[in-house]
Formats: sequence, structure tokens, C-alpha cells
Amino acid sequence: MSRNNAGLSTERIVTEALRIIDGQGLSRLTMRRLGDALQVEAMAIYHHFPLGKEQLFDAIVEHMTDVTRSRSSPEDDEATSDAAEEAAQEGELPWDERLRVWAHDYRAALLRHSGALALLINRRPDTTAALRSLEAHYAAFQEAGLSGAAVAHAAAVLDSYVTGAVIHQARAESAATPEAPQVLDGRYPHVAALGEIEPDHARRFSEGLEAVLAGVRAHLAS
Amino acid sequence: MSRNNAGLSTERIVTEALRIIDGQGLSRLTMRRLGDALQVEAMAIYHHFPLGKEQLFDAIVEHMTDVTRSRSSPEDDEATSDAAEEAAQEGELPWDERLRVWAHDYRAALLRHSGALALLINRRPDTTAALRSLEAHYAAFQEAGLSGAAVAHAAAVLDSYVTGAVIHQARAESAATPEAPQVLDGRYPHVAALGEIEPDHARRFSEGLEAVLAGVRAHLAS
DNA sequence: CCACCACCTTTACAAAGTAAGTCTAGGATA
DNA sequence: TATCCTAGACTTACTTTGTAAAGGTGGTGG
Repeated sequence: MSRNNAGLSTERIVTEALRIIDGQGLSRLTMRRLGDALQVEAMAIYHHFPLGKEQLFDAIVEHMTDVTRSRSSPEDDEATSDAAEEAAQEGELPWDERLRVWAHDYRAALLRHSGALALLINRRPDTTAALRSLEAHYAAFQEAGLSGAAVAHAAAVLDSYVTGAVIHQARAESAATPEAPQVLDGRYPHVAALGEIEPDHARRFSEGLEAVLAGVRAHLAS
Repeated sequence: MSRNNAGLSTERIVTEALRIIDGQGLSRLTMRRLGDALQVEAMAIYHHFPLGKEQLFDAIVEHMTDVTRSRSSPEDDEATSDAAEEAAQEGELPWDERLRVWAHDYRAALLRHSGALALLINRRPDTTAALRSLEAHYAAFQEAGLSGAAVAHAAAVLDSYVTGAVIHQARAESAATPEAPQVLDGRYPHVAALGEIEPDHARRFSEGLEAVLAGVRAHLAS
């Protein structure tokens, strides 16, 4: 086997890392395991991420939060979806439609790797892709009639809602600990009444998004 | 010193763990360090958390998300805040006011230990305190005129917003990596125009909360 | 032809989680 | 009172992890 040049790249490393996270959980992502998956010694990874695992985490977060990738990747040539999403790339949609498209895309991107969500926290959202999104949101909310600090507030609210909704779903779906969820014994009548066996998260997200968008436009208008 | 009975308890352990997390970060919370802080050998902790560190994390999350504690703890006798919060314990406030009180309390609770936020993700929100809050929220939204699935959706949206807003703030405030945030070079005019040196997160949260509450009530009314 | 560089391997170590067993004080029992 | 039990804490030791340090290997430009 060739001693060097095993064809490693940051892209391949990150992709493989995400595969491990998705399949076995974040805690099982170790340098050695990642090396094995890449057919390489663990230390080889350090050549591409000299600052170690934290830097790898940075790259993972940057990858998973980059909505651009999922939308503009050429691999996506299978009967592209509805016209609304198509026109989004042209920037010809009204402000609220653009924000809806982004929200759904971002949610999907985060949900695809919900095992890596913990890496988001305490990591600064200043990647190029994030800034591009922020710029677009500011423009959209100005178009919506907001101005000044209200624009930034609105963008923050939108981002908060989407991120929060994903985390809400991830928490609800996370594997239960062996202890029973026995607590529907009469002390929580409303909770018990609604059942909530398996909520339709997609629908819930969409409706919540409408509520948030409407609320933001109405309440933050200067 | 007495060989056994060093006065350990789950409460003391969790409190000390949170102190370490707040002061040095989650990654520096190790069993040995925690043992040192508690004046005890690391393995002593396993007597109270036989399932290991994960179980300790569970307890930490339960502790930090329990809004009840911060509100009803007897240590909090220093000139209690405004009357609105006082009446909240009596349950005599209108539904939206009750939700506002909860939202601010919950936000404050999470923000107080933002270093432990990562533990929230992928941990099921089925603690007693969480269920009690959920029950209260369902009741409130029914009082607001919602019914059926809309109640659960509204509660989910509210929780998503609060959690998301805390994470948004935590991400914004997290220490920057040595690389410069140089990206205000003309490609992001709106972002550059708004500056955003240090946003008023508290005010932003309050205004966003109003928008969300209004939007939820208006848009999810059956 | 040689020096250098990008890329990967080898070797090694310190720190972390925790399994397994031991010790001690205080209470229950006879 | 003598004995035993047990909760709670300590000791030891093993495995896994991250990563520092140095070495090899092939290609590339001078």
C-alpha cells in the first residue's frame, strides 16, 4: 500500500465524520475510528486539521450549517421540487417566500445530522455561509418594511425559532432512558388529553413558522 | 479526616459540577476534577451516580432546566421583583402574562449555565419540572382560545423560541477563534450597516417574545 | 541530482472513564 | 456486648482517548 497520498481531504474527512456521528453518535467519533473509516492512521487527520479535534468540529459545523451545499449541489438532479424553490435561486421571490425557503432548507440541513447538534452550541456563527444567509435575511426584512434594530431583531427571532424547533424535535425523538415515561397518571390532564404519541413535526414547524413570520412583521414594524 | 461519609449528595455533586462548567467549560469537567472540588476521590461520585457520567449529565440538565428552583428557593429573599412575578405563583395572572413570566425565567435559567447547554440536546425533556411547565402552557393556550393540536403546536413554538434565543445568544457571545471576523469588506452591506457590536439580547428577547406570542395566538386560532 | 515539501506512519505518553475490590464507621441483631 | 451488615468512600488497575514528536516516502522544482 502506498505509504503516503491516501487521498485524504478535509471534505472527505468531514463527510466520513458525519457518517459516524449519524450512525453511532457523537461520543463514538474518535480520531482512531475516523482514521479506520478513512483507511488511514489516526494521526494522518492531524495533517489536515493541525489544531486537532476542535478544528474538526468547526469544520463539521460549517459543513452541516451550509444551506448552500444542499441546494446548489449538482448531485441533486432528481426531479427537482416545486417551482417556488426553483425560483429561489434567482432571487425573484417575495421576501417572505424567500425566508420560508431558507427556513425549511436550514431545518432540513440541521435535522439531517441531529447527532451533531451539540457542536453548534458555543460555536460562533461567523462562517461565510452564515453571513451570506444573514445578509439575505436583513435584506428580506427591510423589504418587509422593518428598519433599524428591528431588522436585526427579526432575523434573530427567525434564526432562534428554526434552531429551537430542530432542537425541540431532536429532544423529543432522542432515545428514552430505560426509566419509564410513566408520568401520565392524572396530575397532567392537559398533557394527557393531547396524547402526543408522535407529533407531525414538519407540519408543526410550518405552522409555527407562519405564526413567527406574521408576528415579527406585525410587531416589529417601527 | 474520616475515611468515609464525606457528606456527598447528588445535590452537592451537581452544584459543584455546574460551578466547574460555568468557570472552566464543559470539557474540563472530569470525574477527577469534580472529585477534587468535592474533596473526595473521583470514584466516590459513582456511588451516587452508578451509571456514570451520562447519568451525572442527566442530573445536571434536570437541575438547570428546573425553573421551579430559581423561583421558589428560600435563598431568594432579596427584595423580590415586581408584582407580576409575585402573583405568578398564585396563578392569578392572565394566560399571556403567565407565559411571559415562564419564558423569562426559563431563559434566565438556561443563560445562567450556558456552558452546559450542549447537554440539553438529545436529552429527552421528560423531567417532572418540564412536564409541569408543559401542563401549564397547555392550559394557558387553551385559555387563549386555541384548541386541539394548535395547543400543542403553540407550546412547542414557544419552547422552541426560548431555547433557540438562548442558543443564539450563547453562540454570539462564545469566544471567537483566533481567526479574524474580517468579513465586513463590502460583500455584506446590510450586515455591515447594522453594526451589531453588542446587541441588547434582553430587549431583543422580549420583543421577539411579544411577536411570537401574538403570532401564535393569531395564526393558530382554529 | 539534490533539497524540499506534502502527506502519511510509528511510537509514545498523559489524561480520562470506570470496573473491581477493599476499608471503615455506624446501626441492627442476637 | 459481640457480631454482622451495609452505605459510603478509597485504592488499584485497565482501556480508550487525544495528540506530541519524529520518521519515512514519493514527487517537484532548482
